[in-house]
Amino acid sequence: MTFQSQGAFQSPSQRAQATAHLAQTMTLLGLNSLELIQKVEAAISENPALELVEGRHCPNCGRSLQAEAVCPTCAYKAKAGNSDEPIVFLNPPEDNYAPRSSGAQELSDDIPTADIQDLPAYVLQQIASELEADELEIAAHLLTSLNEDGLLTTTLPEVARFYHRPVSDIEAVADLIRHADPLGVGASSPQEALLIQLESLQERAPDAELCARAIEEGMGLLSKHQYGELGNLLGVSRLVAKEIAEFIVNNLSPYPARAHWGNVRNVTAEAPATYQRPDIIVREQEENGKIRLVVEVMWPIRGLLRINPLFQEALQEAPKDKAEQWKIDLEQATLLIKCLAQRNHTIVRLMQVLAVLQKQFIVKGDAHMKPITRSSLADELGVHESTVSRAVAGKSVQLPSGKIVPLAQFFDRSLHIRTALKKIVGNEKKPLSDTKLAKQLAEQGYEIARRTVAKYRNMEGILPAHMRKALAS
DNA sequence: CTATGGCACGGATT
DNA sequence: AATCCGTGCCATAG
Repeated sequence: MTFQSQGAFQSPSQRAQATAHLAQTMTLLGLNSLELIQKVEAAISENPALELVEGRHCPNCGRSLQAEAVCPTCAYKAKAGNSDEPIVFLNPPEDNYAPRSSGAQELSDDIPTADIQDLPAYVLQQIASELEADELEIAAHLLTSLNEDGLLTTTLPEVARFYHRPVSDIEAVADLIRHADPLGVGASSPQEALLIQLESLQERAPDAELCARAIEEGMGLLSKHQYGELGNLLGVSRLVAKEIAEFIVNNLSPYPARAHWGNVRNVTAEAPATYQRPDIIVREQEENGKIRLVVEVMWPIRGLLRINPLFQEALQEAPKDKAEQWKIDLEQATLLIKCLAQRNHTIVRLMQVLAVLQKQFIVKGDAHMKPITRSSLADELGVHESTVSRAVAGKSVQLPSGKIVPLAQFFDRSLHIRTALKKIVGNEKKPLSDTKLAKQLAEQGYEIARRTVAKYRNMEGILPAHMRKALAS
C-alpha cells in the first residue's frame, strides 16, 4: 500500500478513498475464487462504469493488458528466475473453469469428463424400472441438467412448470434419482446431497442429529474447518464438533458425481474432499532433472475488466441529477479494479514464498510438512499478519498429487508428527499404547506428551490400542 | 494398576 | 480480543 505513507497530505476525500481501498482489499483477500466471481459479477451488473471486454490480465501481476502486449513491469520475471524458484502466475482466463452451470467444462485433468457424461445414463438405468413412461422423460430432463458435480442446475418448480405437472410429481422422481448411486446426485445443493448421504449412514454416524444440523446450519464453518465455532453453533464442545466435522468430511461428499467418478484416490486418507474447488493449483515440472513447481492462481474473470471509456465520456456531460451518482460509480469501479490487482499481487507473492518453504511438503507429502506460522510468513512478506490470515482463509489448493487441501493446511503445525504417528501405527506388530507411541515418536525427534498422542490418534481416526488389538485378531 | 477420554488452563497464534 | 493447541489432572473403564 504505497499511498498511505503520506496521510497528512491527503484531503479528506482522498483519505476516505484510501481507507475504502484498504477495507475492500481486505474483504477481497478473504474471498475464495468462487465468492470472488460472484462479487465481481454483481459489481459488473450493478455498476455501469465497469465493463468486461476481450483482453487479458498480466499473468504475473494481474494488471490489465491491452491486446497481446506483454506486461512491461513484470514480463521478464516470469521468464527469468533460477530453477529453484517456483513459477507463480494467474492462470489465463480461457483456461479458467466456467462459473457454475454454464457448459460443463473440464475442471482438471484428473477428472475424466467422459465418465461424467455417462453419469446420467448410469443413474437412469438404475431407476428406469420404477418409472412410468412420462416420468422417465422427467428423469431424463433432470439428469441432463446436472452439472459436473452431480448437482441440479434447475429447480424443481421450474421443471414442473415445463411439464405442466404438480411439483410433487417432479419431487418423487427427483427423490428416486437422489437415492440412486452415487447417493445424492440430483440434489440442488451440496447441503442437500450431504443430508441424503447422511440418512443412509445414520447408524455409523457419531450423532446423526448433530451432523444434520452441522450441515444445515454450519456449512460454511464446516468447509473452513472452524471446529470451535461450529461447536458454539451446535452447542457442543469443540472436540465433538471436530468429530462431527470429520465424520462428514470423511464419509460424505458434497459433490456426488465426484465422489463416485472423480477423486476416488484415497477416500480414507486424511483431508479427502475440500468443500470447494481449488483456488490455486500446484503442479510439478521437470526441468533438467530438477523439479520445479508451477503455481496457478485462479483468476475469476473471463476477459478484461476495465472502466468503460464511454461511461467516462458520458460523465462529462452528465445531467445534473445523475452526475453525483455517476461519479460515485466511477470511483467505486476504479477502486474495485485496483483492489483486485492488489489482491492478486498479495496472493501471488504469498504463494511464491509458500511454495519455496513448503516445497518438500508439496512434492514429497505430508511427512515433510514444515510448521510455518502465518506471522513468520507475514514478516517475510513484509505485510501484516492479518493480511496473511485473510489471504489464506477459505482457499484451497490442489497439490500435484491431485489432492485438494485447504490452504490453511500449509500452516498445520502438527501434520508431520501425525504422519509419523500413522506410520508407526501402520508398522506396529502389537498395538502400542499411547505411552509407547509417545516414546517412539520421541526417538524420531518428536517430543510430545502422551496426552497429545491420544489427540493426534483421534484426529487421524486411529482407534485406541486395545481396540486395535481386537480388530487385529 | 494401566490406558484413555474429558475438562480446563495457559501460552501461542491469528 | 478471540481462538487454537498442547498438556496436566482427574475420573472411569477394563
